Amino acid sequence: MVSGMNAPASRKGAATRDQILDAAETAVLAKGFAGTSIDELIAAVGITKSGFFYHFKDKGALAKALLERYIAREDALFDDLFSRADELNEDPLHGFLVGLKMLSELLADLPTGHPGCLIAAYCYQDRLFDREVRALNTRATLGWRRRFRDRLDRIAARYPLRADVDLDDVADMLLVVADGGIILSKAVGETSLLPRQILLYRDYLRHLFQA
Amino acid sequence: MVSGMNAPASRKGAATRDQILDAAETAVLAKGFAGTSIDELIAAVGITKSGFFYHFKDKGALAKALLERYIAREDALFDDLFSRADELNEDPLHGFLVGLKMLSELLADLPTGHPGCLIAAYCYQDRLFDREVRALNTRATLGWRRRFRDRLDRIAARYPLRADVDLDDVADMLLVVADGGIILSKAVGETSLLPRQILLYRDYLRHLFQA
DNA sequence: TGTACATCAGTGAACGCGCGTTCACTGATGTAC
DNA sequence: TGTACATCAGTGAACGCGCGTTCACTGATGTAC
Repeated sequence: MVSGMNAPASRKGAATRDQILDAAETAVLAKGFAGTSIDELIAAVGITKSGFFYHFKDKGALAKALLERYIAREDALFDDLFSRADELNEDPLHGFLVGLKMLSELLADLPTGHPGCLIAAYCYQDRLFDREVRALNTRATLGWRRRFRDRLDRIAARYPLRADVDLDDVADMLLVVADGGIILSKAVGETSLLPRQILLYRDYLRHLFQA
Repeated sequence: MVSGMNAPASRKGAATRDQILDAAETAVLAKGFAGTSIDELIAAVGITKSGFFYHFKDKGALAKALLERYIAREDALFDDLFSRADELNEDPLHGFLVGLKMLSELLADLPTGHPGCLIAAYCYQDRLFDREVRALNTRATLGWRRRFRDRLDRIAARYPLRADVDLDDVADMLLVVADGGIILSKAVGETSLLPRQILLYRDYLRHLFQA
């Protein structure tokens, strides 16, 4: 056992494991973690209960794996989206604005709306999880703050800030608007609400740095 | 049985009922609805399980009562806050800005941070509830949109809008920022994050209507 | 190329506990006459 | 003012089902010699 070796088993089992995680993510976002039973997951995947426990030592291990995969995917999405936007634009402000536009369009293209943010779901049931999972949640969120804060710093080096605001707060606001937008989209049943909120944030950002 | 008669029993039972709801609200916001057991609620209140079922015909009735009480309280809070702000200011823009400042300060004064929004919690486990509860959630959210939209209309009658934005979206954005701010506050463990986000929204609003 | 062994990816049956719910009953308080 | 009855606010015991977890076992694939 190589220390730090955390990757899933290499062969066919990895596909089954991912199917379990797929079923779990959908279920957890719709019914909460405690409301999601192992029975329903194995029924969806088509294995037995012992098969589940081959992949995860207990339900807590599922919770952790689920969050890890979600964070990695979200990181990859942001990497991809904003690096593509940067290629099109060497000005940091325009690059960010283009990235936000692309994000909004990407969200608008989801036919049934955004399925939900696991970070948010976990925050609203965090007493169900151990320190490790909660720490993962915090670390990921702070990582995203830093990611956007760095962009804002690069913008602020070229453009004057037109209001007395903290750039960490402005960085946080993108996640705030995304998470809040997901909730309101679900609450009123309008899938277009979330992408439009992202565009409002984009408009505010333009105002903050331009005349 | 008077039709439409939905009020809690009038005497001592009402206090017990409220204690159950208090315990339930705290637990549901920390562990989700499925993760909250009737056993833990009755232990917190100090009654037997049959006592619980005297007040609620089943767990679903608890979910509904919980949400109804939450919505009524939130409505009352908004009524109180913004009518006080209006009294201090006859200009609709300044009245709204003062109300937002008061809201931010009220949130900043919560020693352990905002306990969480039941609407958001329910959205993230809505398959646990029946149509009725989901409809309640939608109706309340649309009511708040209309409430703030009306204010924005009154402001827009006096001040020019400085960007091409939909006022329903701007109204939604307050709830979006509040719900998202609650989540990020929880995720990073900074109670001051939420009130600061409200002030960012306030800043954006000022920008939208003023030079 | 064949054989021995190890690992992978599960199966099948059983477990006990906690969960939501039901039912018959009860003491205290309120109301009608 | 006293009595009969109704309602309020519960108690106590039992229920069955579903839940997460364990354990001994297994066939298929991979690796060493």
